[in-house]
Amino acid sequence: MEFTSLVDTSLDLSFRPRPVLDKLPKQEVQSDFTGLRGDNMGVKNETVDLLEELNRVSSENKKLTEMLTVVCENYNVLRNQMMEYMSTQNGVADDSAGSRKRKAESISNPNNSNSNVNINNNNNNLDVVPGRSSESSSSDEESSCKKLREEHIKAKVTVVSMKTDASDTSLIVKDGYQWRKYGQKVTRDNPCPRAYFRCSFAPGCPVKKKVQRSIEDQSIVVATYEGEHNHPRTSKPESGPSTNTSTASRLNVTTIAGTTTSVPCSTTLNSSGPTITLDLTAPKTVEKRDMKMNHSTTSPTSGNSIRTTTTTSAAGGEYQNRPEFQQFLIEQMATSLTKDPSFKAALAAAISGKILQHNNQTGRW
DNA sequence: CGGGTTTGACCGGCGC
DNA sequence: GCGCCGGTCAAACCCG
Repeated sequence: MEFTSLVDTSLDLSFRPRPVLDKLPKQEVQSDFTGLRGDNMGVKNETVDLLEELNRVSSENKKLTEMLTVVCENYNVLRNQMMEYMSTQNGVADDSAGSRKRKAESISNPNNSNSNVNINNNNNNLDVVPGRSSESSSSDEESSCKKLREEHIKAKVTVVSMKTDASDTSLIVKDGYQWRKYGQKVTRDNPCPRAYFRCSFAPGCPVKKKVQRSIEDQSIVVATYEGEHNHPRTSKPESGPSTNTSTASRLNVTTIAGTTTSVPCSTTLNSSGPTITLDLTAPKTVEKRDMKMNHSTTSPTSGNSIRTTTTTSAAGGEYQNRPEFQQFLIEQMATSLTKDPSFKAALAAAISGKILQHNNQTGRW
């Protein structure tokens, strides 16, 4: 499995102290100080204030550096744990006998033939869900693992229904991910065929999707998602196959055990592609202020903090507190932030600026 | 030619 | 045990 695809490291944080940049500001500061020194008390106080500010920024920079180190260490620890787990799993996954299904599993996912490994980007948890093991043995451990896996999948089932053109026979729901159709079936309770999709972007992504038109209203397409993506969205989501410009539609999100929640949304086309705008000003919604705060004060790659702040938000919304909805919001936020080059540039500039300041102040890295 | 789709066959769970 | 049914497989086909 390609680990780098799971962790977005495109933000270049590898600062290299450049001699020219390192020296120039120092000289400027020194000359400024010598020029200022001893002129009058006001200027002296200003100098003291500046020095205090520099010290404050330096300590802040030190904290940032420590945080960065901790993040890198955590990432390496997780990575090592995963490598270790997969190497042990590959050692016992060599029994290729058995049904067609098992054979196909080992072929389609050679690196992960016996387990579903799901790195959850949003909470930095490494979810290792034991998959189907050798069929010849049926120990309690295995059955419990199977149960756990089933529960794990069950807990992440999301049903999304959306209004589309009834004349459009394609069961394509453009949700920002890349899907590969692997089957179609006419079910007993619905004359409209049900299409089965599998996420094709990442080889180890366990997410599946079932798409079927509603029996009551054939203009409504119901998509059932199972599992969680272990990779970022490939493109911006659209609301449906027949959405063109500025068509207002209604996106319904349902959890497996919950009630259907209707999220008013409108789709627009801009230069970078269509986007879904959730109307969170409707009743029962999280205050916009909270959403903005969460958005602007949390790291784009750290869904953990976003999730926490959203969950602990005082707003009394119902579907906003649902993990699926939060997950959706988190993905939207993370995607929009990480794909924004200006945001990356600003963040990189801010961090590198502080480090340069720190270097100037201490003369060391 | 590689990747996606179609479609008939197969598998496993479940109810009777 | 048998049949039904949903889910999945995989060969054949299609398409860019």
